[in-house]
Amino acid sequence: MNNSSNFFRCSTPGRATMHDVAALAGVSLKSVSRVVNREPGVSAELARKVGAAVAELGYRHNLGASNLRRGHRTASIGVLVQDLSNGFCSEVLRAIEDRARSRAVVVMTSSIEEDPDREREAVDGLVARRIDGLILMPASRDQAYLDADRAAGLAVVAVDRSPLSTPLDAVVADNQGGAAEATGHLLAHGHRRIAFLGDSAGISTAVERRDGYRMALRASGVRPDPHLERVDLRTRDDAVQATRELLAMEEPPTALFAGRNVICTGAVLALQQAGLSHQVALIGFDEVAVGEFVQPRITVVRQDTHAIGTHAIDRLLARLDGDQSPAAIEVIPTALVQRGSGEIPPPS
Amino acid sequence: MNNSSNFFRCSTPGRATMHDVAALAGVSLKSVSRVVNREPGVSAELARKVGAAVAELGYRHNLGASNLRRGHRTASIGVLVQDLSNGFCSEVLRAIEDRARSRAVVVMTSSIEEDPDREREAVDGLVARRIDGLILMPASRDQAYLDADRAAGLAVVAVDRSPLSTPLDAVVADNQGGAAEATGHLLAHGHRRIAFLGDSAGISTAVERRDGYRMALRASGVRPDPHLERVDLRTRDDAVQATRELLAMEEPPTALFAGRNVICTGAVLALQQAGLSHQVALIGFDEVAVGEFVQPRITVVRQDTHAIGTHAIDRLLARLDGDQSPAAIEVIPTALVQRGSGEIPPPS
DNA sequence: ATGAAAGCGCTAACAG
DNA sequence: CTGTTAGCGCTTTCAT
Repeated sequence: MNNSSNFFRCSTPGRATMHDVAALAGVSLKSVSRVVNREPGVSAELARKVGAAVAELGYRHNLGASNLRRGHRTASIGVLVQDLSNGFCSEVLRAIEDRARSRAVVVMTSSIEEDPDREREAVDGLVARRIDGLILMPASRDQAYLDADRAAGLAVVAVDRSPLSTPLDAVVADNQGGAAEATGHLLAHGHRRIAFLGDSAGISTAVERRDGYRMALRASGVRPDPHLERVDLRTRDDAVQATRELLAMEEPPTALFAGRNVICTGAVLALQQAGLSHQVALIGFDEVAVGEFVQPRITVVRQDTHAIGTHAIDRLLARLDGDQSPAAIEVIPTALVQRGSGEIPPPS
Repeated sequence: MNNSSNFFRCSTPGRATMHDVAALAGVSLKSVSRVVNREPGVSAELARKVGAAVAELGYRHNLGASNLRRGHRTASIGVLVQDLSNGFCSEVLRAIEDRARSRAVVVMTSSIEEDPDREREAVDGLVARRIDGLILMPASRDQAYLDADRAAGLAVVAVDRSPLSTPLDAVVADNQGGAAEATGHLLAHGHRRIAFLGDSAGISTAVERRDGYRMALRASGVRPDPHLERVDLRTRDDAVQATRELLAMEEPPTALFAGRNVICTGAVLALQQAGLSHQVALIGFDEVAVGEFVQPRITVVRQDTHAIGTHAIDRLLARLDGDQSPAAIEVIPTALVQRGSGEIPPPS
């Protein structure tokens, strides 16, 4: 009726169950459960016997089975980012993960690459595995497709990009403020022809950064020039090309504001190739890996990836702990890090 | 007896089950199971009814419950790396993840930071969740602790570092060969005083790279000088400091070989600060993020992170598909990428 | 082609 | 302090 009493189970593939442990220790199933779950009120003797049997059989608790009966929490969350190999994403993930570990929560992760279909497929896979919560760097324009799962108890927090239609908790950088500060910094150094290099207009961060750029220009009485705005730059090479084109204009910009790390590295390359690194000012958004090493060093609007990740999971855990407050967008301040490239004056 | 027939379940927290779907569709539980799992031999009419009920209730298949009865595969794997925010690790993970997604396998991940205890804790958490396989960048000296779980069916592949005691599949870069090639390259350019900067001697890659370095020196009749070997460099600042000390020697090295990306960036910084970037040759191990941007550009021994990750998960999936061949260590070739810093000649 | 019953490994609710 | 019983959500026999 039950193959568990197999004496040769150590050589059998498959795992020992609580049943096996109970049999070997000569106690009841429930007692094993108590010991394994460290429930109070177990005699030392019983704990010892069970412990010995657990060790002998190499018993491993099966959380999946346990969750089936218990509170339906799996102590696992999903984290969907655009591209794990991008420094910004991996730093945010790292911060999330550190906090998750301290709560014994495991993190399932996937890169979704600006692809809404991949986002939904990933969500499906994670929900089928009954993650308790989801931290999402959305590729989708609209996260209403999550409503049913949220109603069923799934906690969701957006990071980096603000959700569009549905009210959803979110943790984002101060994109507009940071962009305005960078642009203002260039203006203060005397620049008037400042170019903006950004990614897809479908991405909220790109729009917010461009808005901040325009706002700062207007605040200084400079009329935004559409010819100086290059958007939809998806790769470093796109940025290299766009920068070249800007530099080749009749009246080229005297300063560049790059709205993303990948774009900034492209701008650096193009400036180096044109021999203009010391002539044209440059400020990047995101900490750029190369920022400290090139000459001039790169001035950046630093996003606090650690704070973004940490606040996102804290918000998620708070929801899982029962927080019922209305959904809110938390804005993490940015910091302008002056290193040289952003302080180059315009040609006199 | 069963609360599932609640008509207001859409407003109730908690999820619809197959039972609920069956009730709403007016069919049996098993029929729902058939439709959900796309089993053959279901009438179109039945499929339609079930589909409608699934949509109405927002039913989500519960893989955890499903796995309990079924083949005990969870279609999930664990990936434990040293530090997710390190470019090498995140690129390897990215490659793993891409392949995993194409097999509908989810990836649980954690950083273990050279800490064997954290490694074991992470493994415990993952095994409790019944991952099918584990890809591990070991912090532990010895992976024998995995033997019981491997016997119980857990597939394990080491990456980056070769396992020590236990026979385990592994995918590693050609550390010794790459280091020998780099050192040989410096020797060919006339260097005789070549320093080695490495990390912990407890890490197999560090040892192999140093061995390759020494081997190449000896092959050219140069006796390795212990004063030129600096090891146990754990951070970038450690590397900055060590490089400074080397440069301050009475007879300083004319070339540096940095055994890891973090160490290489430290060496770059120290050389820049000393104003010696164009005087002292430098080769790094790992693709260094800054390599293309600094002057001179950095010559590196490139590890093929994509190949390492892809081969690792392919090996894992092969094991899960029943491959019984003996454990093997797969060595991924490295490539010397000449960019300038490694071609600086010694002072004449 | 569809359904009823048993049970996966575990825990909650009750006994003793 | 320890054990028994039922059942989590699903899939597997085995009927019909």
